[in-house]
Amino acid sequence: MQELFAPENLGDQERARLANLEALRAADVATYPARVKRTHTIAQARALYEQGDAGVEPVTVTGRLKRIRVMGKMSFADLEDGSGQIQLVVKRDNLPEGWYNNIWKKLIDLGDFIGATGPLIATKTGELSVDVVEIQFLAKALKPMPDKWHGVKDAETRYRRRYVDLLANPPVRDIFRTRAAVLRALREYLDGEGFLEVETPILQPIYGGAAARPFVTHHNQLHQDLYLRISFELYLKRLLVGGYDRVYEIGRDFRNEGVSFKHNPEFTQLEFYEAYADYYDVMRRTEEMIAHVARQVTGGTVIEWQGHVIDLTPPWTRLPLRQAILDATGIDYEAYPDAASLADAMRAIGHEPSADSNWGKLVDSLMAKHVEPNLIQPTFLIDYPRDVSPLAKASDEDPRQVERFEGFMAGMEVCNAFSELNDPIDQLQRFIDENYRAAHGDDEAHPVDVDYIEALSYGMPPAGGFGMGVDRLTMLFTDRETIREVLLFPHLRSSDSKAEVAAEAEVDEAD
RNA sequence: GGGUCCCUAGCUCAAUUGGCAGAGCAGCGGCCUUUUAAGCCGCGGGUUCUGGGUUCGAGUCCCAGGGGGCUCACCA
Repeated sequence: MQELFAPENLGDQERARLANLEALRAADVATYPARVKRTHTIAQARALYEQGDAGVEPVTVTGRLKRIRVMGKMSFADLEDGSGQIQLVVKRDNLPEGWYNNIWKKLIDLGDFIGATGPLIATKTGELSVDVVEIQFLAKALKPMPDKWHGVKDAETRYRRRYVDLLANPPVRDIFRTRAAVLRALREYLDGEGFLEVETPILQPIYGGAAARPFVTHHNQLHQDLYLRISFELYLKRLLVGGYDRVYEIGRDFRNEGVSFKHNPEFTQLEFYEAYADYYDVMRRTEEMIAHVARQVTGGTVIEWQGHVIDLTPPWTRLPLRQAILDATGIDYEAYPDAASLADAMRAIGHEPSADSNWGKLVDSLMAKHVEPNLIQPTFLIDYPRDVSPLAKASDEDPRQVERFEGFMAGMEVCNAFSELNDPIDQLQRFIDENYRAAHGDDEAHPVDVDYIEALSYGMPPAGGFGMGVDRLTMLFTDRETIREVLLFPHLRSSDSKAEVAAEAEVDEAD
């Protein structure tokens, strides 16, 4: 590792930058000073000029040097900080003796962080500029910057080294500002409705609340295997038992499954639970909450996504799942009450269902293939089969169905909610059914959570519960078609298998 | 995991039928005191993802591996 900066391991441009750094040090110029004497952010300097207060006294602005145009005895340069960009005018005769020719023109590199001091002026073409009289180095950049015009396009570089993406492709920074605005608006809405934000364990002895395979980890001192949570559900409902009427959590879920344009192994989830509400109440709240987010983030409730105009204005379409699948495929799944007959019906329309699929999975695959991709406008699919919903309360009218809905938009499932099952005896039976599935090869089936049953036994008020993928919602508001674009550091495979092997060897030695 | 496409200079991209690996930006040297991707002259820069193979000759063809994109499967 010490050889990382050895000349033989550097490219020519990196060697040149390192030589410039050494020359600056030899000239006693500080290259990584601890303090900065900034007087104005670039935005503040611009505001100052617009107020007509420019020229009175010099300002010191700081930032990364993005472009340099040397015209001879004067230069123009563009400096960027987090608030914006400003042009620097650098004249030989305004800098200390020797600085222009020996330091500015020789030792400064694109990408360096510098401070520039001088009065604010407008150039002949009217561009607001700092008329520089003094320059200080703040941090030398030892790597060459990406193309100033094209930026960096390679997806792998963009995701693996997101900092390069962010510094070279300014619009990418807006994605994560929007993401923060989405999160802020969600909290704002829920806080305003009297929900309490809570935090529950990520390391769980028994995972649950969703049909997914977990990541497993281990606590050394306790000699205990633990699971990274696949949902917050069972803990949040314990809080309803405890007496909070409205709770929510925003945090990370982990699911040990494949990656795709809408799946990352860890993703951000919002869940809320509301006592004395049912799934229709939750539907209304969902529309209201997402419309609120839309107004906060975009100023309205109609957005554009990948060429589609999507109208988020409540109310949204409500469509029974059974009807949606019937319309799309001609299959009424209630007419095929077991996996074998449903699979036959699916084969008749060209499906090749895998042999180990249970009935619920078959219904879901019909929905995922024929219904979901066409739900561009916000739509609630409602009333799901009991078999695929072990935590949802059965419908009073039809015990084969549960009071559940999923919200779709942009061809993606965005949220999932139901009237929560609060009958401990029924819940235990559902767990036992799930356990049977697990024993018969369904590795996503729910484990039995006896402690949760015990919690329900103390009495949980009737409640509506809700879960939403915040990343997918962010895709919608940032007009992105893959989840990787809205995650700062999406999961990628290790790029260097040799490095990985070396790291494993070190861990082995440490044990 | 399957299919498929891609990986060439720091970045963005070329390279005809298998025949001397190139351009723009960036870098280096020079000119230039009002530019906006500044301009002009000159120069250097490559493990063509890795390892094998075929061939007189491989960026190009074949095999294996790595990584990425898309897609299918998986994913309530």
